[in-house]
Amino acid sequence: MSLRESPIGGRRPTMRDVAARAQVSFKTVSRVVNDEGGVSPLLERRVRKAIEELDFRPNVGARILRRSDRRTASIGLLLEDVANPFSAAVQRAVENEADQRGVVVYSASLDEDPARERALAKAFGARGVDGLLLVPAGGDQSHLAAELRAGTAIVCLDREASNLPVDSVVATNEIGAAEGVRHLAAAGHRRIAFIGDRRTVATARQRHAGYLEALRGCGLPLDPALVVQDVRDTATADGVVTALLGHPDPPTALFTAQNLVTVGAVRALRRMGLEHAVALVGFDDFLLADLLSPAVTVVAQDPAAIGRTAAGLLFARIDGDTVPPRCRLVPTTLIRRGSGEIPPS
Amino acid sequence: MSLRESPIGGRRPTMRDVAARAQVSFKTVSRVVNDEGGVSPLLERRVRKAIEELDFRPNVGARILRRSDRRTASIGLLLEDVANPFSAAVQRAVENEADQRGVVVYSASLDEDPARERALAKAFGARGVDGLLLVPAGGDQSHLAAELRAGTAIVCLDREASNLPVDSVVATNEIGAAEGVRHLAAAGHRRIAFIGDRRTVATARQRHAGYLEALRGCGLPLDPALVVQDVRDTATADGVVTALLGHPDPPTALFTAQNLVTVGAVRALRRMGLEHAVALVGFDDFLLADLLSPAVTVVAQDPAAIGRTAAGLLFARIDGDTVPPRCRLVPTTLIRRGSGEIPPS
DNA sequence: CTGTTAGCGCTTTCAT
DNA sequence: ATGAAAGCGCTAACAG
Repeated sequence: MSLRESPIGGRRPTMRDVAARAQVSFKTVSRVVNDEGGVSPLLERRVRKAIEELDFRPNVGARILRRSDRRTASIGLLLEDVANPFSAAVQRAVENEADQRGVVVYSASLDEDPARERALAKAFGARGVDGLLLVPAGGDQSHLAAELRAGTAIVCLDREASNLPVDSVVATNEIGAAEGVRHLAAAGHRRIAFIGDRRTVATARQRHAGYLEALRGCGLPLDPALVVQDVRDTATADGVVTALLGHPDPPTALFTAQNLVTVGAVRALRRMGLEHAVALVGFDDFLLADLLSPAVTVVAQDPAAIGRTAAGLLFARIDGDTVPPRCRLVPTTLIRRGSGEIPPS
Repeated sequence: MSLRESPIGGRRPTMRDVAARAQVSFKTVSRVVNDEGGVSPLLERRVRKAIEELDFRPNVGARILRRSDRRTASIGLLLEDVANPFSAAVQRAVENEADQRGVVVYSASLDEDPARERALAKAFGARGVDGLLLVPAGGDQSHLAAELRAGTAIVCLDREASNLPVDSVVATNEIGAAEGVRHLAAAGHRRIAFIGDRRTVATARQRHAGYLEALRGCGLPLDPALVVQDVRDTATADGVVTALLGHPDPPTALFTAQNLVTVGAVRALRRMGLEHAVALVGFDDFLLADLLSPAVTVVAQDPAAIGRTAAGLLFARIDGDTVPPRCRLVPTTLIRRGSGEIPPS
C-alpha cells in the first residue's frame, strides 16, 4: 500500500500502459478487466500484477462511449430539497436500491423551481443517466418527452407528472388528509381550519381536496375564512395560525397539510398558550413529534417506501419493462398522539 | 414544444446528425455548440435550427474523453448518512456551491463503513470526478493516495483524514464539548455523565477529550462509571441513560455528544419523569429542540457552513490551488434553552 | 487463447 | 471562415 511512483506522469494509467507493462496486447487487458475469460492463467497473472502496480482503473466514460447498450449505471435524483427530512428519507431509500445494483446517483434539489427542473434534467440527461427519479417542480413535465424518447427511463415520485407518460409513486394524499380531518370531526370539531402549501404543488391540492371531501362527508359547512393556502414555511404558518386564532369566531381545530406548516402551527399555539386547547393534526410525520406536549397527531407518510418503490419501478423500466405507465399509491397512516384528540372548547 | 418524430430511431442525435440536417461539416456544429466563434451568422442560424429541431444535446462523456483538461464538472459527496439532518444540511450546502459552478454532484451514504468508503471512492474515481468531498468512515484514508496522485482533489469534512495529506473542515468539537460541560459545571453540577458515539469516530473522541478537559479545568473528579461510549443510536442511548439514572449515585447532569444520543436521552428522561430534574446538554442542534419542555440546551454545529467551506476549498484545489493542506475549524455555539440550566437536585 | 482493426461522439490540430 | 484528419480509452467484431 505504499505510494509508488507511477512511471507515467500525473496521467491516469490506461489499458495500453498496463498492456505494455505486462507485455501483452491491450485487448488481453480488456479481457481480464471485464472477466471475459479466455485468457491463460499466466497472462492473466501478469496483467493483474501490472494493474495492481499501476493502480489502473478503467475509464468508465470511455467504456460507456464504446459499449453497445449505452448504459452508464447512473441515475439522477431530483428532489424538492434534501434538507427537508422527507426528501432526505427518500434519497436514502433510493441510494440503497441503487447501490445494491452497482448504480451511482446524481442528486440535486429543485426548490420547486420549474427552471431548475429543466436545467438539471438536461444536465443529467447530457451525462447519459439511465434513469431519472423526479419530484416534479412545475405543472408541466412535457419538456422531458425528448429525454424519454432518447431512452432515459423516468419515474416521478411524491407527485404525478403532468403531460408525460411515466410511472409515478405518490402517497394517498387525498385519502390521508380526509382521514385526518374526519378524525377531528369525530372528536366533535365543527370549525376545522386548513393550512396548506402552494396550490401549484399537486400534493397540496390533493390534501385540500381531502379536506373538502371530509367536511362534506361529515356534513360540516365550509367556511372559506378557515382555509389558507400557499403557505410553505414555518414562519408564515406561525403567522397564519396566530391570525386565525385571533379572529372573533376562531377554529377549534387545525389541519396542517405539510410538515413545516405543522411545525409553525405548533410554535404559534405554544406562544399563545393554546396547545392544549386547540386540536391539531398534521400531514407528514416529523422527528420528535411524539415528545412534544401535547404530542402531535399526524397523518404519516412513508418516504422510505416511496423512494424504494420508485427506484424499483425505475430499474424495471431501465431493464426493459414496457407496460403502460402506472401510478403506485403508498398508504398513509393516522398516528394518534394527543394533539388531534383534544375536544372542542 | 410538440413531440416531434426524430428522424433517427431511438438514438440520441449526434453532431453528425445535426451537421447533415444543417448541411455543414460537423466541426462547424462543434464550433456553434461551444461558442467558439468564427462561424458565419448564416451557418450558425442553420445549425441552431437543426439543434433545436433534433433536440440535440452534446454527449458529455465523449467531450470529456477528448478534452485536454479532463474535467468532468462533477464531484462526489460521501456522507455518513443523508437521512441524518446533519448530513442532509451539509449536502444541501454543497449542492448550492456546486450548482453555482455548473458542477453536478454524485452522493452516497457510507454508514461509517470503511469498505463502503473504499468502494464508493473508487466508483466515483473511475467516473472521473474532479473532486471528492468525504466524511471519513474509517481510521485510514491512505487508500485514496492514488486517487490524489491521479489528480482528483479531495477535502474531508466533519472529521480530518488519517494518513492522507488533504484539507479538512471540522467543527470545534473539543472546544464546543468543553464549553457544554463547563456550562453544566457552572450551574453547580459535579456528577456529569458523558454519553458518546463510537470511539472509532474522530469527532466522538474529540468531544470526549473536551469533556475530560472541562472536568479537569473545573476541578471535578472523573468517575468512569459516568462515561459511556460507543453509543450510536437513539434506542441504545435511551437504555444507557435509563441505566445511569437507576444507579445508587446517579449523575445530576448529562452531556450527550451526538444528536441521536441526545434524542434518546430526552426519551429516557421523559419516561422516568426526570426531564425537569436532570440537566442535559447535547452536542449538535436538532429541529424542535426549542419546543420540547424543557427546551434542550445544545452545542450547535453549523453544518451549512461546514459544507459550504469544504466545497469552497475543494473547488479551489480543483482550480489549481497547491498550498499545503489546511484544517479549517468551524465554530460551535452554545444555545441555552432550559435543559442545560437545571440546577443539581 | 491471443491480437488486430474499427469506431463510439467529441475536441484538437492542422489545412485550406 | 470552414473542413479533414487524428485520436481520447475503451469494447465489438473479426481474424489468426
